Amino acid sequence: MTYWADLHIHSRYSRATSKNLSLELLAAWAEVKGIHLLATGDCLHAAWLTAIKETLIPDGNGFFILRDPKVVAQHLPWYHGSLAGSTRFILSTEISSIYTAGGRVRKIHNLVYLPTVEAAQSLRQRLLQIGNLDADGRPILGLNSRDLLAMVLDTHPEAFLVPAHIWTPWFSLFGSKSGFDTIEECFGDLAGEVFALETGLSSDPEMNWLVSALDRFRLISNSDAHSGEKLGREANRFAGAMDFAALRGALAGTSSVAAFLGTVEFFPEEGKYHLDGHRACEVVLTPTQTRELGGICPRCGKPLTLGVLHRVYQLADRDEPQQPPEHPGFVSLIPLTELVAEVLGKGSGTQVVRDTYAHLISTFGPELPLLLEAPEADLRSFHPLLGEAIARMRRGQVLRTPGYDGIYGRIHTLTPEDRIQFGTFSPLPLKEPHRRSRQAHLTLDAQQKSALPPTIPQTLNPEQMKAIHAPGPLLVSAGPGTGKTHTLVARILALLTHGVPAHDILVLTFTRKAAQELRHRLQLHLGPGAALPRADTLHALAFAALGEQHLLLGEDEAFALFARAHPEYPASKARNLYTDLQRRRETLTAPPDPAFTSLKAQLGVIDYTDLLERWWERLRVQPSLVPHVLVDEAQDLSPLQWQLVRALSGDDGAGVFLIGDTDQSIYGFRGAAGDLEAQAKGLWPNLQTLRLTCNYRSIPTIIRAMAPFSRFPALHPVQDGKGEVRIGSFATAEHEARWIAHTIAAFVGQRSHWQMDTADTDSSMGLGEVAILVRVQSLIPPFEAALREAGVPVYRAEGDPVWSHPGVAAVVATVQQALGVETVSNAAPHPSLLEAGPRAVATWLVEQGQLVAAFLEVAALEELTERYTQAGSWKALLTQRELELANHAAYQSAQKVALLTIHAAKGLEFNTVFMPCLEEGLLPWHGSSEEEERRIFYVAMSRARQRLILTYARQRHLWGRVQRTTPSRFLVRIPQELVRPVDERTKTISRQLAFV
DNA sequence: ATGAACCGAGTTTTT
DNA sequence: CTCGGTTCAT
Repeated sequence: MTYWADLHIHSRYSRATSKNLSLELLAAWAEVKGIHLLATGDCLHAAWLTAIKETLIPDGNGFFILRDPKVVAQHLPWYHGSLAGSTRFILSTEISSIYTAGGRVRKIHNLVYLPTVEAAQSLRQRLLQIGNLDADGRPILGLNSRDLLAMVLDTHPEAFLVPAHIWTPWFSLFGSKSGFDTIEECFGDLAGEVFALETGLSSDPEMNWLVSALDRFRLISNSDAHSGEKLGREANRFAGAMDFAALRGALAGTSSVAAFLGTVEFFPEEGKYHLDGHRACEVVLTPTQTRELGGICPRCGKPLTLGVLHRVYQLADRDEPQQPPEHPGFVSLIPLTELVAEVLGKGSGTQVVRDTYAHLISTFGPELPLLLEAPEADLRSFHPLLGEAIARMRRGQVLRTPGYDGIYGRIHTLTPEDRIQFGTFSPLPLKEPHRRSRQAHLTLDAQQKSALPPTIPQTLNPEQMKAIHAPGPLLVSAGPGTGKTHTLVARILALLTHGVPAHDILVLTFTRKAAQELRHRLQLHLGPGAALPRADTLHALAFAALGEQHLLLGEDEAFALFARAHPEYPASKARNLYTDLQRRRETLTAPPDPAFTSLKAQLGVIDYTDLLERWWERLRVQPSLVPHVLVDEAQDLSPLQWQLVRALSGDDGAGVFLIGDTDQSIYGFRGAAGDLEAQAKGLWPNLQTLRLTCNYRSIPTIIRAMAPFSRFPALHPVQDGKGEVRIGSFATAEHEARWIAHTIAAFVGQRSHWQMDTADTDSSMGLGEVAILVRVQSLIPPFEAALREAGVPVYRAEGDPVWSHPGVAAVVATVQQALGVETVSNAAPHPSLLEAGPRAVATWLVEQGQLVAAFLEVAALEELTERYTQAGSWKALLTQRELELANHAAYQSAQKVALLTIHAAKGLEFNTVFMPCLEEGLLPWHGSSEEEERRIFYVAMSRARQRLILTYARQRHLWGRVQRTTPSRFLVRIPQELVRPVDERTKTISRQLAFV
C-alpha cells in the first residue's frame, strides 16, 4: 500500500497559527487533501499533548487515530462528501535551537518524531530542564543540535530527528545567516544518526542533488502548515505498511518492507529568497551572474542579498544535479486554491474561490490525487481554463518569476494574455464534469506483487474499456479527439495492476516528445519513484541496444557520404536518389548499396535507418522478446519498423497493442506504410480491431464537416458547446491575411469589435487558443507579417528559443570557435545530456549536423571531445538550472497565436483554427497524392474544438508571380448546410479594416 | 579552373 | 522570386 504523509505542521499553540486548529479539524483537512499520515506538531507543548491524549488513541503501530472517527464530519461544513475520519497521526515537534558554536550564533530548526506518548512525556521532562516548552508550540531552546539529537535517541530506540527546511537563511542547518556548511559540523559524532533532511518550500530535490554530501540522506518535504488549508502543500509518498518503524526504516533506507517514494513540491522559485538581488535596485541575478559580478550589485555597488539557490551553489560540488540512484523523484505542484484563484482572477481567500474549491473536491475527490492524476478531459469539462491550468502545471509549463531579497516569487500557469481573455468572465460555470459511463473499479489482483498499485483512470467509455482489456494482438483505431493517449496509458496501468512487471512492458512512440509525455503521465499515475515501463522511440531503443560505438549521422551528413560514395551520380540527381534510397530502405524495397554501406563502415558511422536495420538483424540472431509491446501512432510505422515491432513481440503477437488512425497518416513521404489495419493483419492474421468513435474534442458541426474526409463512419460528438464552421473567400491573398489578422486582433483587443458572432462570449479566441494552419512553411511569413502589423503576438515553431539565452549563446560561440564551424545546430540539447558529460555533448553536437563535415576526416571522437573540452567546459558555461530557467523564460512568450504547418500541428488542439490558402496546388499540394492531402486536410480540421474557419484567396502572389487560383477541391466536400459563410456584416468591418 | 548566364522547380519532418 | 545546378565562356 502507498500513502501520503505530511510530517511537519503546527498546532494552535505555535506563533501565527490558526486559533481554531484542532486535531479533528486537521484530520478532516488531511482527508480533503489526500494526506493519510499527518504530523501532530508541537507534541511537547502541554496543552497540545493533552489534546492529543484526549482526542487520539494509539493505533498499535506507533501512529495515532481519532478516538471517535465520526467527529470529523462536522468540522468542514462546506464539504458535502463523506469523511471517514481515518487520518493517522505521528507524534512530532519542531524545536528551535539557538546556541553558539564555532564562534558564531547558530539558529537551527529540527523536527523530532516519537512513537509513543510516553516517549513524548519523557522527552518533555528532560527538555523542561533546559527551557520553557509551553510558551510556544515550537519551543526555543539553548540546546545545540548534537545534544538534542542525543536526547532524542536516548528517549526511545525508534525516535528520530530530521533537520528542518535546511536551506532557509535564518533558521536552518545550512542557512546562510546562522547555519553550518556540513552535517558533521552540526551534529558531530552523531551525524551518522541523521538520515533524512527536509528540503523546505524554497528548494526542491533537484537543487539538493548538486551537493554530493547529501546523497546519503532521504529528502523529505512537508507543508510546515499553520492552518488546515495549507496542509499537504508539500508531502511525501511512502509504500509499505503504515507503521512507525516502517516509516523510519523507509527514511533510513534500512527497510526491506517499506519504501520512500518521493515528494510533491512547490516550484522552488516561489520562495522569497530563491535568487540573489536587491529589492530596492530591482536587480535579480542568478548565482552565476552574481559570481561574475563579484557579489556586488551593479546598480548601487553594495553586496547583493544571496538567495537559497546561491547557498546551494556555495555548498555544491557538482555543476549539474545528479540524482543518486536510491533517491526517488519528485513532482512540482501548485496548490489547488492558488490555481482556482488564478483562473478566476480572484484572491485565494475569496468566497468564490472557496466555493469552487469545495465543489472541485466534492466532484473529483481529494486534492493531491486531483492535482496529480484527475483526467484532464474531466477537468476541462468542469472548466476549460482550469483544466488547461492543471495540464500546464503537470507539464511543468509554468511561468516562474523567481523570488529574491524577500520578494516572493510567482508561479503562474496563465499568461497576461490569458488573463485579458479570461479575466472578465463569470466565475466557473459550476457544471458537473461530463459523465462518461463509469465502470466498476477494477478489483486488485490478490497476488498482485507491485509495491505500488496504480489506479486505472475511472473515466473510460465502454469502447475505451474494451480497448484496455481485449487480448492482443489488438489494433485500436482511434480517430482524432477520441482519447488515444488516455486509452494507451490506461491499458498500461491495467497491465501493471494485473501484476505485469514494468520491465515486461515496452511502449513505442514516434517522437521523443511523445515518449517523454507518456513517461510523465505514467509517473503521475504511479507516483514518484515507481518503476516505469520503458517508453521510447524505436531509434532510441536501437541506439541503446547496439551500444554507442558508432557516430550517428545527421541527415545532411548521411547525404554527404552518400554523394561521396557515388561520384557517378550527377549532383542534381543525387539528393533525390538519396531520399529515394532511404525511403526504400524504410519500406524494405531497396536494393543493396555496397558503396554507401562500405563507406559508412569504413568511417565507423551509421545513419538513422542503419540503427533500425542493425537492430533488426541483431534481433533475428538473438531474439529478445518483450511480453507486452504497445505502439502509439501506429499509422506512422514504416515496414522496417513493423518488422522490428514484430521481432520484439513475437509471431503470435499476444502482447501486441497498436493504437493509431489511418486517417491521420500524413507521413507517407517518410515511408509510413499506408493502411494500418492491412499492415497489422499482414503480420498477425488473428489481429482483432476495435474502433474508438467518441470524439471529446470538437463540437458536432465540426465533426460533421470532417466526416467526408475520413474513411470511417462519422465520430460521435461528446462536446455540445457552441461554435461554427465558416468558409471565406477573398479577392487576394493580402486581403485574406489581413482579414484573419484583424479578426484576431479585433477580438483580442476589444471584444466589442468582434462581430463574427454577436452571441459569442466563450473562450474560443483567447490568445494561445488560436492557430493558423498552413500546408507549407513558405505560406507562414505573410501571415506573420499581417499579425504583427495588427499587433498580435505570434508563435512560430522554429528552433527552440532557448538558443537566445545568453548562456547558451556563449556555449555555442565557444564551440563554433573551437571547432572552426559557422553553425552548430538549431536543436536544443536535452538537459540529461548535460549531466552525461562532454563526451555525450560532443556526440550530440556531431549528431546535430554541420560538425561532421569538419570532423569526419579526423573521425576520432576523442579528438573532438578533447578539442571541445579545451575550449572550455560546457558545465562551466551553463548549468542545467539556468538552461531550465531559459526554457521557462522562453515559454513565457509560447501563449501566442500559433502559426504552424499542419504537420507540426498534429497532436495539438485549439479552440479556433484558421485554415487559409485552401487553393488547388497548395492544399492539395500539386504533385502530392490526393489521398495523402485528404488526410492532411482532415488532420487540420480535427485540431479545432469550437471554431473552424476555412479561407482561400482568388489571387495569390506565389513564386514571384501573381497567379489566379481556384478553390481547393476539398472545400466542396464539406456539407454546405453546416457552413456559415463569412457574411456581409463581417465583411463590412473587414473592409473598413483591411479591404482597399 | 573559375565565373556569368541560364534554367526549372518550389512539401511535409523525425530519428 | 530564389536557390541550386548546369552550361558555356573565359
